[in-house]
Order: sequence, then C-alpha cells, then structure tokens
Amino acid sequence: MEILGQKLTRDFYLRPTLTVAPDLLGKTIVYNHPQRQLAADIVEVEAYVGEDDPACHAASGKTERNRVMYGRGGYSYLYFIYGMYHCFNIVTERDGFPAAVLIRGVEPFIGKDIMSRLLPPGKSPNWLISDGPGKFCRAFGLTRKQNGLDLTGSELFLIDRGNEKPHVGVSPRVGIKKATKREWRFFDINSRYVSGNRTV
DNA sequence: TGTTGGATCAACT
DNA sequence: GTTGATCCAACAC
Repeated sequence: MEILGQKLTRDFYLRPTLTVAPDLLGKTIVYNHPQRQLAADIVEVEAYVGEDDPACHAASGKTERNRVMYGRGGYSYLYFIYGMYHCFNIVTERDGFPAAVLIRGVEPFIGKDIMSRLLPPGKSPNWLISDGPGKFCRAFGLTRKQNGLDLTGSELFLIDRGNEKPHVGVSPRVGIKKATKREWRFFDINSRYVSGNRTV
C-alpha cells in the first residue's frame, strides 16, 4: 500500500535541532519491513543538542554508541536502555555536530493490529501501545539493528501527509536529571498518545 | 576486570 | 512514592 504524502528530504533534517523537533509533530513515520508496513503520526519529541547539552549522549564526546549522532542529519540513532527498552532518535544538523530528536509518542496510523502483536498479551484493546519512547520502539519492532539507517531511503522514512498543524505544548525533558531548565520537549497537547497520560 | 547507572515501564505499597 | 526487570556502555581501577 502506498501512503499519500511527501517524503521528507535531507534538507529537512539539516536545519537547527530546535527547529526540526517541533516541526516533526504531525509528520508520519513509515517503516516498510519486508513482511509488514507500519506508519504512525508523531505527537511527542525531545531535542538533544550538541556536546554542550549535559543531557545529550554526546556530552562527554564521541563514542561507538553515539557515533551516528555525529554524522549528517537524516539518519536513525537507536540505543538500548534499562536492560529492556530501545529509544529511537532522528539525527539532525550537519556532519560533525552531534544532535538528535528523540521520538517519545506516536499515534498508530497503519498496522495497529501488527503493532499489538509485538506487545505483551493480556492488555485491553484500548490500551495505548505507543505513548512513550520504549513503547513506540516495541510496537514498531525497532532495535539496534535499525541504528544508522538513512531516513531518506525506502525502509524507514518520514512523510508529510498534510496533517493539521498541532497545538504545541513545551516542557522540560522527561527522565533526566541534568539541564532540567531547558524546555526541549514538544508535544501535541490534544493527543492521547503523549507519554504520561496513562490509560489502562 | 569490575562496578554503576541510565533519554523506561508497569506493578506494587 | 518506590521498586523490579535486565542489558550494556562508560568509566574506574
């Protein structure tokens, strides 16, 4: 199935991270796996910008883990955390400057039934499957295998399908103890799929 | 070689 | 509000 929309090009990702992050709200992530197609609209993100940002993985320099963050914008940065979860980031800005946007919440658009099968059994049908960075990666089946993918390619990419501009809320980033004064979390205030709106 | 704690989530009290 | 699950990168030694 072909989804109607304009694929985001390299230029989109090369802009300043604090411009790209809120601009990602309402855009659609498409994951074309050989056996399945998944798509979801972004409703919550966080920006991590450069070695001067104490909360950014690049705060203490380049390592094997954060290597793709140092590359050109428009690539995926996936890492494993807390022994159980993965987090998906979109690398931004020019080659050599480490920055990325963490995807924290999405509204399922295509393949919700497939996503549900990747989740633990016994949840009620209206259980939110993608409100939170770990839950999003689990619903999409994203792991470190997808680290470093070119998001202008055909496997994993983003499109603008003309969604209405969301009403954007701003807050400090979640789950970090450093740089809590920086309000670099952006979310669609009308979406149920923003993390923290627990519905079970 | 060993230790520690994290951009999480859900199930407790 | 607190804790368990469970891995591995980063850093200390």
